[in-house]
Amino acid sequence: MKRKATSCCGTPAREGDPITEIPEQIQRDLDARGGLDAILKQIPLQPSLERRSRIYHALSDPLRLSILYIIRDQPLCVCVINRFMRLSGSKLSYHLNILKENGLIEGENQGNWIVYSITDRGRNLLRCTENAENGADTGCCNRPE
Amino acid sequence: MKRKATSCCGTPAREGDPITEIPEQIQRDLDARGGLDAILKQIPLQPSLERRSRIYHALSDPLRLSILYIIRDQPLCVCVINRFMRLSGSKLSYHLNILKENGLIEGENQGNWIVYSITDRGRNLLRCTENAENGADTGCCNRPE
DNA sequence: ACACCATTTCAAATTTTGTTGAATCATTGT
DNA sequence: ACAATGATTCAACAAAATTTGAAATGGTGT
Repeated sequence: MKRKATSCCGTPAREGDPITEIPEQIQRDLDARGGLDAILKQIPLQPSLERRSRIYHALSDPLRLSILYIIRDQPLCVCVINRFMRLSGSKLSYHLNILKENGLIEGENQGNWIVYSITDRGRNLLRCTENAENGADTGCCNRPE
Repeated sequence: MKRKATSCCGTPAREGDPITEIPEQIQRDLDARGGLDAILKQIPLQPSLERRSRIYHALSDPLRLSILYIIRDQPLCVCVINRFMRLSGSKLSYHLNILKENGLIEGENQGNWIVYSITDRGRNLLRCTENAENGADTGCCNRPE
């Protein structure tokens, strides 16, 4: 390799700069696909990335995942949920709120209680990702029962 | 309602305690499904919850989601990834490592470079959850092209 | 051996999240 | 109106994740 123009990684290269010194295979693949621009088009826009990462964040806690499973099959009031979770009221409330803010559960007032149920989004995410950790596609495509 | 036995939420009720004072609808649903025990069985075990929440956490950052999309269609070396991301080396490395630790990407040394590619798990999770935020099931079930 | 480059590693500083306990709100029954 | 109960809110505080910049690692070519 003779060309020695811009450093690939050292200098703050700008979008559109010529690519220098990368593995040949990569260079070929890249060219075949239409270069950097083609890849750029595959990246979702920032607002979408942020919305989605917030949803993932809501799922990124064992307590919150538990709650989703607890109300997966039937709505339950907070006090029944807490028969499984056994958390302080404020702690449970904190986590319920994160799930609610991200549209994974919703709460309905019923007299003295608040009854939480899982949303379609919540249910789908649980189901879709249930087996994804195996790398396999199994389960992802089962229709709701 | 006359029974006034144990407080449902105030005192630290233990699993198996009689349930007092919950909405009638809930009580009926619960009974119909086999009570608390039936729900308990639906909750995954702690190690599984922890493993999954770690994976969700890896997905819970816009930068990391971007990276996944960038290498979704072809493996790329770090310096090309960074033509899109434009992060400090150590920062990019930090995020790549989180994705790698959770089995969403893997890196292969090629001479001077490290070429990262998305794993099956990574690809499936991206695809499965692509439309889940809508609450709809669309897209979840498309087979890999 | 040396210089160079791509990338990672480390420790300190910063930011974001999660926890705790007291206080508050809302609804029900008296 | 009052007391009791289910649940949330708030303001510290603690813990975890992220960012930063300097230094280290490892491969390549001279």
